[in-house]
Amino acid sequence: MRDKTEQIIQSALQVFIRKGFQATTQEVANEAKVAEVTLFRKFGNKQQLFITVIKSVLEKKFYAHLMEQAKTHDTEDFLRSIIDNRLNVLSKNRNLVKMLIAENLMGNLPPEINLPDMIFTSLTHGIDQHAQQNNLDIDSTHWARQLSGIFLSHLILPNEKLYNELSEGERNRLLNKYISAFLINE
Amino acid sequence: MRDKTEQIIQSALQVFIRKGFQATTQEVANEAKVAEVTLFRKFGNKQQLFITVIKSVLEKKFYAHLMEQAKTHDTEDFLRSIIDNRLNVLSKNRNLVKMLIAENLMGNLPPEINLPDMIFTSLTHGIDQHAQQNNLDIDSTHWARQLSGIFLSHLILPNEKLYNELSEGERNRLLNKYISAFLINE
Amino acid sequence: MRDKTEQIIQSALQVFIRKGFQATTQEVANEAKVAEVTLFRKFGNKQQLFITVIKSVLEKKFYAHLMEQAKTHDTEDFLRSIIDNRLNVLSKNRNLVKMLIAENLMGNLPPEINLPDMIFTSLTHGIDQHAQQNNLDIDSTHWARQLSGIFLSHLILPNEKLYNELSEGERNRLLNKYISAFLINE
Amino acid sequence: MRDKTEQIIQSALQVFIRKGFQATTQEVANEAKVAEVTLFRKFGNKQQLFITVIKSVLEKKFYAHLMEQAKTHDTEDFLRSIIDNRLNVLSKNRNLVKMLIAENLMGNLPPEINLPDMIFTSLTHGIDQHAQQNNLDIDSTHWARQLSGIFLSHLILPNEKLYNELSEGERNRLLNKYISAFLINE
DNA sequence: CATGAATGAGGCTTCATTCAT
DNA sequence: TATGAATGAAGCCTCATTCAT
Repeated sequence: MRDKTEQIIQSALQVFIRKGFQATTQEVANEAKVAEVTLFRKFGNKQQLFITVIKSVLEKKFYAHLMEQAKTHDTEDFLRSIIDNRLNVLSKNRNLVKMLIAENLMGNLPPEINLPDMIFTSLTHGIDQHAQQNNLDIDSTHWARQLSGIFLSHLILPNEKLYNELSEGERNRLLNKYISAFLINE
Repeated sequence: MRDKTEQIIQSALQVFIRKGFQATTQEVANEAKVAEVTLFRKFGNKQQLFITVIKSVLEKKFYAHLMEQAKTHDTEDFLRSIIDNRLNVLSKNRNLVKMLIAENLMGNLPPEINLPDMIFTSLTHGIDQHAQQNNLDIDSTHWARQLSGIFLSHLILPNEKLYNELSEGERNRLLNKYISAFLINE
Repeated sequence: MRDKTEQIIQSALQVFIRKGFQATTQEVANEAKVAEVTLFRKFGNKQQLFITVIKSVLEKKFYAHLMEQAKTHDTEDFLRSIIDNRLNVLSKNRNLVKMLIAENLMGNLPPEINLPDMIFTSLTHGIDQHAQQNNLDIDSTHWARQLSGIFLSHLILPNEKLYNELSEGERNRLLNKYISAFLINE
Repeated sequence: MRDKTEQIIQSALQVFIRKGFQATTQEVANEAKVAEVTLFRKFGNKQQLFITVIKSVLEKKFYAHLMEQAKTHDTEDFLRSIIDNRLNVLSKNRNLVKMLIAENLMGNLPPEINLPDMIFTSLTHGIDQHAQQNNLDIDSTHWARQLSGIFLSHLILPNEKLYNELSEGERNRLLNKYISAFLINE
């Protein structure tokens, strides 16, 4: 049954988000209401299960819409849109992202699911594309690092409010602060 | 013997840096060339050992010099000095810090060794102090987040070179970029 | 397989009878010719295993026939039958009972397998029932204590012969002595 | 220091009463405020310590006055005095006695501190002596068993009140019941 | 005499995984 | 396809005891 496989993936995701790769196959099996051994029949071993689950969710949640904003002509709008969008996505998937960064930091993940790298690389590409399309000379690497820094600080530092819980006013004020640091520089 | 205790702490530190809290007491014992049981006699349990080891290293490596720079009168110098100093310390203790951030992200650490919080808080205090002493109106929280973001990006993103491996020229160019984002804003 | 579970229970019983709750899970596993871990899969932990095993044997060996004798009309016959029956059962399960009393004395048992209490309570009930059915005024608590005392003395004091090894003549003489203490009193 | 040895014995007694022979040397050392190793220097090993401690307390609490009552001429008084005295001593040393019986039941004690045997034997001797002095024909073994049964039932069965907490009236009523069972028999 | 330091042996328990159906 | 049963390996921790001072 495709059904059962999908159900395992969903349940496993929840468990992995909560506990990372350390989560036990038993916990996953319980959450999925499936015999432990079924996981092994379907995914070979825990690592494969983990990778499958994470890849599947990364595709669904992160790859989509990645480069849409690059087309915007105004750089301020481009930045605003990219920061807002990424902070939204990240804060909505906060626990997943935290877990993935943690596992990455501990070197437990294969390169194919290196989230920080993915974020950084896709930012660099987006910025490059924007620069090219608008004939701008931008230090895309530095911008990407700065943006990533912003995103990471939202994920890792203590927060009063998550980004997606801010009012529109607060959100705009915050975005303005972030954006100005990029624009005046140039 | 203080000697053997110290030796355990040093060895445990190396093991914990490599493997995080997951490291086994056996690994620690092997590295320290000590019977496993000795760890328990001396530290009670694995968690206590971990906390003791981490606290000790945090005190030695991070608390020192924390507020020195606040006294600087020129804000640019203040920022330069604080960024340079923190990036240096962090990149020299890269693996330790990565591990601590990872464990923190997974919620495995007690508040007493919450490194991201410590970094953020001490930055905020330092900036506040600088602002007060020089009669400046600074959004210290925002600055602290921006600075933390810079530090985190250096720790987490893929790097060509570590900060402490940069030439003086590269280092200065980098610092200038970072600093300008703060100054022009105000 | 119900088979293996039953086999574990039987082996565990033998080991627990010999060593009490102190018996190690390893000993049980060896006796049952099963991997140690199997015990935990099946019973959760040592305590649960112990309780399960003991409950099962108590049900099989002690609860049966408990109140049969109460129906007897003649009080002497009632006493004779109850003493004979209980001494038989107890002396046949001597080591089990001794172990349970020992663990109970040390406060190591949950109330559900408190053997002394069970014996005393069921005696009291049986006597009450006999008294009621035959319209007698009996101090059932005192009788139950006296009977329990007899049983305990057989279990705990040094014995030349176990009750179940006595000849019929010896057994009758003994029973007569015990019974007369109850009857003449009233 | 005799002092420290005595202090260890006293503390060890408390711990052993609470936990039996299972009590750890660490617990004993803590209670005695002495280094664990001191126990071994003084007593060789845990078993020796245990035996020493128990022998010492048995001498102090049980051997004294054992045969005093045998001299009484009236058998009823003799029984009353012996039952009252033993129940008093036993209920005052309830936990110690329970522990000793428990360890005895589990076969953990050397014959020299077999408490049930000691009680039974001394009762038999006392009764024999009383019979001899008063020219009576008593089945001393049976009496001793009956008496022991009474004592054991007080130690092991659930109790509303300990013997030493009974009012004088209650105590007398109880003693009368017990005694009559012996006298009318003959 | 007393102790701080250290340990080998062993206990309970959990984990990912295989076997047999 | 799915699972109930079983397990080897390993983890944390405790125990009685010895060593060296």
